[in-house]
Amino acid sequence: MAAPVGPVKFWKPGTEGPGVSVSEERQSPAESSSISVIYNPYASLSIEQQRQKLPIFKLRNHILYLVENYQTLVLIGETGCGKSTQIPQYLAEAGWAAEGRVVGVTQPRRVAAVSIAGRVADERGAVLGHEVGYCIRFDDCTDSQATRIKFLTDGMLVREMMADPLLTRYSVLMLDEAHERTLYTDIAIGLLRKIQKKRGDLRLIVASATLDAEKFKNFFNQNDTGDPSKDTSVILTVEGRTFPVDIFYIQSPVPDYVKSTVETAMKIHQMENDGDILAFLTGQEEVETVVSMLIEQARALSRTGMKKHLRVLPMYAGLPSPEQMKVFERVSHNVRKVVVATNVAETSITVRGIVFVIDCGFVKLRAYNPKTAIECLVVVPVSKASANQRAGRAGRNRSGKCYRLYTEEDFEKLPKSTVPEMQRSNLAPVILQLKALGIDNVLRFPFLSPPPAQSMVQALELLYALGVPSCKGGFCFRHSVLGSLSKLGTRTFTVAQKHVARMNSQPKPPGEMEREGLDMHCRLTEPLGMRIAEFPLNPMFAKMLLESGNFGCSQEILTIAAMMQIQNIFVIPPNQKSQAARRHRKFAVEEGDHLTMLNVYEAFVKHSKSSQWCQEHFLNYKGLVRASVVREQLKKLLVRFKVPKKSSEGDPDPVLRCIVSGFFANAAKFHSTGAYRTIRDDQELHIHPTSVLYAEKPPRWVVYNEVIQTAKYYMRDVTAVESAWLLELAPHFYQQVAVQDQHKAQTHLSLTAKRAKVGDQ
DNA sequence: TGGAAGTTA
Repeated sequence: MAAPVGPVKFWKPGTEGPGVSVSEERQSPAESSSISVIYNPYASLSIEQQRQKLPIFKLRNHILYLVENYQTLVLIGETGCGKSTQIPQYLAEAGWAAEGRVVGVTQPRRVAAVSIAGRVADERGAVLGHEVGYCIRFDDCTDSQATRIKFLTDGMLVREMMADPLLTRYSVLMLDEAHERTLYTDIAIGLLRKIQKKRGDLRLIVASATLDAEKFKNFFNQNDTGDPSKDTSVILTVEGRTFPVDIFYIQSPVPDYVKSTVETAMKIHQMENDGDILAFLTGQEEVETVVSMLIEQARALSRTGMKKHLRVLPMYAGLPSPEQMKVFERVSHNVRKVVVATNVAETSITVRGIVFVIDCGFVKLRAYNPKTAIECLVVVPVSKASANQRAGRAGRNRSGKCYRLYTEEDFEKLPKSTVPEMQRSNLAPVILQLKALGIDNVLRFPFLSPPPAQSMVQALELLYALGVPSCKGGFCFRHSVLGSLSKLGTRTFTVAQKHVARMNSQPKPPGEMEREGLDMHCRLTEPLGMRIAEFPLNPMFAKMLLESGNFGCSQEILTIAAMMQIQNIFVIPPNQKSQAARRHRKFAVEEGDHLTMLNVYEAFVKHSKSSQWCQEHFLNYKGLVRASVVREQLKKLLVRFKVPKKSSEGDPDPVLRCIVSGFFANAAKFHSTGAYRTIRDDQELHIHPTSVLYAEKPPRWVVYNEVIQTAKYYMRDVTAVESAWLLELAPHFYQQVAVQDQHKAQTHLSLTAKRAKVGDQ
C-alpha cells in the first residue's frame, strides 16, 4: 500500500518565479564546517579572477563614482552579487581607508559579521584581525592601528557611538541587510542621518535586497531645493547570480497548513527527482508535529518498497546545537533530506542542496501592546518580501521549486514587507540608549518608521519609575513630549496630557530628586541614568545590578542577571521528558525561578563547568558558558561603578529584595479566582509552565521578568516576594489601601499602584 | 502546559 498522498493541488502561474537566491557570502560557522560538496565552476581560478567574475565587479567604478559624489548610496544588491565582500575592498583600494580611516560594514547577526570578515581577509591574503577585522560583543578582533576594513554588528555600531558620537574614525559605513529593519539597524539609520548633517565627509551605503530603496533614498536625501540634480542620495541596482525558482500556489485555501505541509512533502518525495526539501512553519511545536508525521509516513512508504528514503530533520533556534548540526550532514544518494524549520532558515541558517521549498505562508512575530506594556508572539501572514526570501532558498545551487500553501490571490493581498521591529517593540531600552547618546528629545528623533506614540509614553513612564530620566520635570517634559506628540493626533495628545498632569501632581521632595539624580532638562540622570544605560541589558536588570551592593548580594545578583539573559537553560529531550524533569527538580527552590537559576549556575561552577555534568543533568552547556561570559562582562561594569563585591552567604532575603528593587513594576497578586493580577493594571496573568512555581502552591505576591502572551498571559521567571518589600522599595510606585473583603465583611490592607493607567480612556 | 529570531565595549 502506498503512503497517502494528500489532496493538495497546485497550479503553476505563467510567470517564472523570482530569481532570488541566497547571498553566497553569508556562511555561518556551522555551514562552513558542513561536508556537503558544492560544485563551484570557478574553483580553478585564482582569487583575483574569482572576484572579477562576480556580478558586482562590472559596477566597481560606477559604485566608486557614486560614493565619491553622493553622501548616501542606496544599493539594491540582489543576493549573490558579492556586495558584502567586494564593496569594502573596492573602497579600501580606492583610498577610503587611507590615513588611519576605516571602512565599516554592519550586519544584523554576529555570525555573519565574523564569517564575512574571515572571507574578506582570505581574499586579501591578510591575517584576520589586522587589515581586516570584526568586532562583536565579547569578541573584538581588530587592531586599532592596522584595521582598515571592519565588520561589526549594528548593535555594536550603536554602542561605539557612545564613545565617539560622530564616528570620526569611519570614512564610509555600509549598512548591510538594511531591509530586515531590525531594531538596531533602525536606530543606527536614524543616528547616521544626524551624524551626516554634522559630517559632510561621511559616506553611507545602505544595502538592501528588496525595493525599499526609495524610502531609504528619501530619508537620507538632504536636498530640499526641489532640484533633483542636487540630491545627496542615489539608488543603484546590482543584479544577482541566481537560479530561477518556479512558484506554485495552491488552488483553494487549505484548512490546516501543518497537515498540508506533510502532504506536500510526501508528494514531492514521490513525484520529483533528486533534491532536498525545506519547509517553513511558525514554531517549535508545529515543527515537531510535522517531523513526527513525516517520519511515520516515510516509514510506511519504505515498507512498500520505495527505494528512496526520507531523512526528516527539525530546525529551530531553541534546538540543541548537536541536533542543529544534523541538517548540514551529507546524506547518501538514495536519501532525500527534509528540513522542517522555523524562520531561522529564512535569514540565519543556510542549508545547502535545497531544491524544493514549502511555505505555509505564516510567521510568528513579536508584537507589543503599549497599553498593557506586554509583548506577545502572534502568528501572522508573511509579507511578500518574506515569501520571496523563502522561495529563494530553493534556487541557490540550481533552479528549484517553491510550493506556497496559499492561493495566488492571497499572496497578492499580503503586505509588501514586514512591519519594522521598531514599531512592535517595548521601547524602554531604545529610549535609554538614545538618551545615553545625548538625544534628550527622543520624540523628535528621525525614525525611519516612527513607533506608536503610546509606546513612547509607556517607555518614558517606566524609565521615570526607575529613576532614569527627569521626565517629571514639568515644563521640560511638557515641552518635549507634548510638543512632539501633539503633531501625531488628538488621541495621543489626550493620553500624554493626562500623563503629564499625573506626573505634575506628584511632586518629589528635593532630597529624593537628588538621590535619584534627576535632571530638570529631561536628560539622563547622573550617575544612575547614565550607569543604567551603560549596561547592555533591559533597564530593570541594570537597576537591580546597581542596587545589589546596597543589599549586600552583588555576587548572587550578577549570576541571576547573567542567567536570565540565556534562554533554554533546561534541556528537555522529547523522549526523556520525565527523566529531565527529575534532574531539573533538584535545582528548584520554593522562592522561584531566580534562585533556582542561581542554584544551577553555582552547581555548574562547583562541577568545574563540565560539559559532561551538564549533559547528565539535562542542562544547556553552551548556554551556561555564555552566562559565565555575560557575568564577567557585567562584573566589570559593577567594578567600574564601584558597586561593592558582596555575597549574602546563602541568605535568600537580600537577593529577593534586590530583585524587587529592579522589578517592582512587574508585581502581581494571587486572587481567589485562581489567577494572578498585576498590581498596576489589574491584568490577569498566569505562571508559565516552564516556571518552577508552576503547579506548586501559588505564592500570594510575585514579581516576574516578563509576560508573554500565547493562549493566556504567562509570567516568565517568577519569584515570590512580600508585599511589604514592594511598599518599602518602591514607595513612589505603590501605596497601601484598605480593601473591603466581600465575604467576611472585614477590611484588610493591600497595595495599589499610585500611577494611573496610561491611555485608559 | 509551552517562546521566533536577533542584539549590546
